[in-house]
Amino acid sequence: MSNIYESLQERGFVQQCTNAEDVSKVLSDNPITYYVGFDPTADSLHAGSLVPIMAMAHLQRAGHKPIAIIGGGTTMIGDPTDKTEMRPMISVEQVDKNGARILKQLQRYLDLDNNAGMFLNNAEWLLSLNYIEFLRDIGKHFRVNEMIRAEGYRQRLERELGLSFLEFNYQLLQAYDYLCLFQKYDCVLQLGGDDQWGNILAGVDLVRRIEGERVHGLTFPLLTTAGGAKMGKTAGGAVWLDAEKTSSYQFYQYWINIDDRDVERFLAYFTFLPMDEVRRLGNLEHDAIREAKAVLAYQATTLAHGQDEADKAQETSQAAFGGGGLDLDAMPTTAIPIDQLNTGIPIMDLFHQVGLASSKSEARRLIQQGGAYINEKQFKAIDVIVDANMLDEDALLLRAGKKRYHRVVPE
RNA sequence: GGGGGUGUGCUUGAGCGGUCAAAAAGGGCAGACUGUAAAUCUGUUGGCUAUGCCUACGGCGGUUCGAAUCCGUCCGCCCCCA
Repeated sequence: MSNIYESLQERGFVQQCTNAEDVSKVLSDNPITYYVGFDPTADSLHAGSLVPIMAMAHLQRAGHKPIAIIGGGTTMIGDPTDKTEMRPMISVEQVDKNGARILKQLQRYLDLDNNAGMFLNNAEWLLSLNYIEFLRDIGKHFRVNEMIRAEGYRQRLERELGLSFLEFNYQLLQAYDYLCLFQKYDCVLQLGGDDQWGNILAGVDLVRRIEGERVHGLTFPLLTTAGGAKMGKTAGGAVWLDAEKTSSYQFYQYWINIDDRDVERFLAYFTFLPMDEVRRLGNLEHDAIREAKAVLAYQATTLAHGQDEADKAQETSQAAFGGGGLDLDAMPTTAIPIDQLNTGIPIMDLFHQVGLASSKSEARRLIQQGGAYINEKQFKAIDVIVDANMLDEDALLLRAGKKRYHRVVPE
């Protein structure tokens, strides 16, 4: 087996690491248990979370045992790290609900059946903590002057937003997580985004102070696209892993539409293709690079939604943009009562109603600027009334701009 | 506890009591170009029953013919002193 640490490094997963040699050795000697924390404030993970997920998957394939934890306890505080504002606090019930959905998503990438891997909620051990005991046993190991040197806290201290005592404790709790996982499950490696570096180190220190054992930490680079945007964000919002929030077709399209400059990096992060292949695809130029994007999109979609969905998304995409006509089935569709169509609907209302424009004013703008199409025919007049006569094969195909389609069927 | 600041549209950030739906930049959207990419150029960017009306400049109240702009008060945040 080739060295998994080097492999992670080659694929770009390693940003910082407590000690490269140690970590590399630990990972190649014996199977170990490692963990990553996920934020349960939303009911789905998004494309940005794929970096840790893929790293975990690589490690699991190499024989190590993952623990995914959600911060049910810590979320109730709000993480100040690298945020210009506090994360919202949410209720226990909400965390449980979100956690269940997140688990499902993780299971597409990881085996978390308690044998090969685990899924835990840190509320399990955090909620029952006794304040005095915690201060005495854990708090005494932390130096405030060290803590406030941490970048995340420092920013908050220097800027206008301030930092509540509550948030200031976040680092202790996360360090305590690591300690618990070490004690209970022999977990000796924590991974996380680079913004978590300080918190990870705090945990490493805490385990050393209390248990006298050396555990390890590793961070991933915080991905931004070549255009400078946050990974996994589009104009329409985040690219979610939940198919109900981001359809597999939209998911596929996200990867197709990435910047040329991101292709190689993303193939390394978000597929399991061997690096030779990744580099070959990354070196394609001009038109050919679309082939590489198609591979990326197909692979990433297969991982997130399964092969069937990936096949469908691919077909739809090729049909829509390859010139062969559109795959109507995969398109977002709105049903409109037939008598409403017989009466006729003002074009602005129609575009607004199906969600291609967020307000009627926006629909008006879209139309006036020539971005509105019905059945591939451009409409620039805002006073057009759309009625049943315009149905083409019993449907209307609306298009806003170049890429956003919506189908309307009578019912 | 005392003193001084500050709070503006998706974001940053200008704003004289009327000509402010509010400069500017970023972001978004549309058009041209193109490879479903990038860069560039152009237009546009609160809502609506639309040459007008409504809602907006931290909350509430007041002064005024008229307030984002003045006053009071409350809330949040920052700085200095204690």
